[in-house]
Amino acid sequence: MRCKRLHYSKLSNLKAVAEHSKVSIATVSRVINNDPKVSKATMLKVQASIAALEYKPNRVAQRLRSTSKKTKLLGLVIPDIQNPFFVDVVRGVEDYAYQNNFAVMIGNFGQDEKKEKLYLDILQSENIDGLIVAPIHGKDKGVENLVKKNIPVVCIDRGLTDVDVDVVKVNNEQGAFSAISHLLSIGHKRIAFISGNFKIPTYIERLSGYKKALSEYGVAFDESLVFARDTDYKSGFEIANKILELDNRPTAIFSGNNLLTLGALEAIHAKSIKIPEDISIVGFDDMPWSISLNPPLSAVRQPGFDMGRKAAEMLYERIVNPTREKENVILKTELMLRKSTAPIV
Amino acid sequence: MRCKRLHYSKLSNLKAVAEHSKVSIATVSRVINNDPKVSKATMLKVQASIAALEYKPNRVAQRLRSTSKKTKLLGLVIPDIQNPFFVDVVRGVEDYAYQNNFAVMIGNFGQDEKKEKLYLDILQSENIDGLIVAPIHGKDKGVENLVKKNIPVVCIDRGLTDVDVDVVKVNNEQGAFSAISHLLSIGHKRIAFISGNFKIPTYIERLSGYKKALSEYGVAFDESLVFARDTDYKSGFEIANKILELDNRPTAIFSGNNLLTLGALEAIHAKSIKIPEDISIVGFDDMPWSISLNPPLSAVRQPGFDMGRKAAEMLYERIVNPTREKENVILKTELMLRKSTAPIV
DNA sequence: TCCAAAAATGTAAACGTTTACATTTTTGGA
DNA sequence: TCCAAAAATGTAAACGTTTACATTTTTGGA
Repeated sequence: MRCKRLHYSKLSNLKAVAEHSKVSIATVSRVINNDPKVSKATMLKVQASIAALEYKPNRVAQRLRSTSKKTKLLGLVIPDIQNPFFVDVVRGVEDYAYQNNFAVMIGNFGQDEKKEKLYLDILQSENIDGLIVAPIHGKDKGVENLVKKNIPVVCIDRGLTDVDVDVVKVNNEQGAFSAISHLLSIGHKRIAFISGNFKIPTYIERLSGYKKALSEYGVAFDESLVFARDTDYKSGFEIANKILELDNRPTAIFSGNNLLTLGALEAIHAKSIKIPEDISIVGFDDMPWSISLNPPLSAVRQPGFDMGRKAAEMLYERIVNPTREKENVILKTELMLRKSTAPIV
Repeated sequence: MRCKRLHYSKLSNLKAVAEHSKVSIATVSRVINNDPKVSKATMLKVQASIAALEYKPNRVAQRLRSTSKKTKLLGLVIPDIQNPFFVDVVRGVEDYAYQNNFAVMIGNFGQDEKKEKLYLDILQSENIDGLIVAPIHGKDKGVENLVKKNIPVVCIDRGLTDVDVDVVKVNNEQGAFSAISHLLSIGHKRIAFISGNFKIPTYIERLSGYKKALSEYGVAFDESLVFARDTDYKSGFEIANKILELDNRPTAIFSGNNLLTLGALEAIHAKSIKIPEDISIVGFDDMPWSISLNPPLSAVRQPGFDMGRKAAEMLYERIVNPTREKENVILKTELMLRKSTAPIV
């Protein structure tokens, strides 16, 4: 501890630089902020001192003091960093943000509501300029509060039911509809749905697309074919195992996200069940390596990168103009047909 | 802008709570910090005000003011969030950190040295309690400086050459050696190595293991079989394409990381070349879905989660005791033999 | 009931910046 | 050379906390 204090007290600050270059701290501050009022000679002198003392402005103090947005920092709070879809989103956000001189700090709440609140609190009190978040559910009070406080927020992947907020998402109903329609069109009637938790709006919408396709094809909805638990690899694995042991085994599986798909694939392979001969599978979310899976996976592609980029752009617009109308951007999905589905004969 | 100001000025602070409950700000501060000196009655009164005003302490101010470590925040700076290995590391770090009431803010520098510096700067001036980082190369000045300033730092995946620092990594030489030895033992002689950039110490070590195995088996090292570029999917794809078009095509590929492997797989599949009949492949880094790849992938497994956990633990120890000896933890790899390698006949 | 000690509360300075306003220095026309 | 205006610099307060020290209130034994 003593060591620490010793160190921190040595960390150079405005005052040290001011003394070193024999000017006031105000002048040093001006140099740091490129204030045109400071004379060239002084500027050079101060810059030399800054270099000599290896001075770096304390961003904490800057943020506490200043109202201006010079210390550009975005927060990004995501439900599951293991999910490649959210990784794509992160990349998209970073792509736009970095181009506009924002840094992005990421908090991963791992589907844990308490963690989500924690990161929301931290980022808020860090005085970030804005936040991109996938709310844990539609009535997420934490995110609601931020919106109500007029902190710039953009929701991604899912919106909020009780509050008007910027959202970038995908047409989930349409995406699920296209996948299920495809399966139905090639003769499947018993299609299991491995879903995430229905607290998450995304999965409600995907279920609705699933039902809509069934009814369009005149197939009765069978509740016992819908399985909802967590959204991770393990759930996919376990639920798939359960499905595969069903008496009247479904001929096809529709899995609700990347991780569920990957888990289901492992379960199927472990039992040496053949895809697509013995069972067909379509996943929500495509992956760069879908083509390298066994067999190449048919999937509903979400443009994760674009969603992230768009969200960052909208956040930027809101930061610049906090009163502009809330926007609701709904991107399209694309059904990537590969080798994991086959007709029923 | 005006809207923003309006809002912030309304954000409740210590003073507002103090006025509301008719005590001094010091007392409110004590309540927040669970100071046992405050009387029960006052405590309840103040807590009621806090609830009524929805007051949340401003962490920026807290961090600026306090020397104590009550506001626990760790930084985690990683080279590539797309790489599932680093995702595992993140999860391990979060696992330990969260158990110990630390939050983790992640910065992803995407192999870009400037971005890495930016995140290092931000996190440092955020007064984080400690930092876990995979330095971009062995002479990373940014990380060196933090270490020299006695800011608690733990390096992951790679160390620093010029400075004594806590490190958690894997025995890369051994890992590569085991993979190449296996390939040699089943008759392969022309083994291509798709590596990452040799500025990254990890890849130098992996190359060294590659060479060592060759020499042990009396096979001459052929420099033209070593390809080093970036560490992403695209590089893997492009380099694999080049390899597959070589006149005297190698019989096996050793790919240096997850993403390179996945990219190479796509290239191989796109050309309809059969694994392992036509070409064998072993990747560095295992993935949860390796078994679901076509064919199930043989890989050198790194314990990413454990590395992250261990790093967080070491960081914690260093925060608590800044003068303790620097530690160098080297974890073992494990060769997971599946179906992507076959003997030469 | 009184009063010393303990408990509770308050005051004010400090963390490292930015910035409104005040003061000093420089500039350049007469 | 002088002096008003412009340019450069400085002073001091403020951001929202924590905390050392001072002050006030409560407690309980005689």
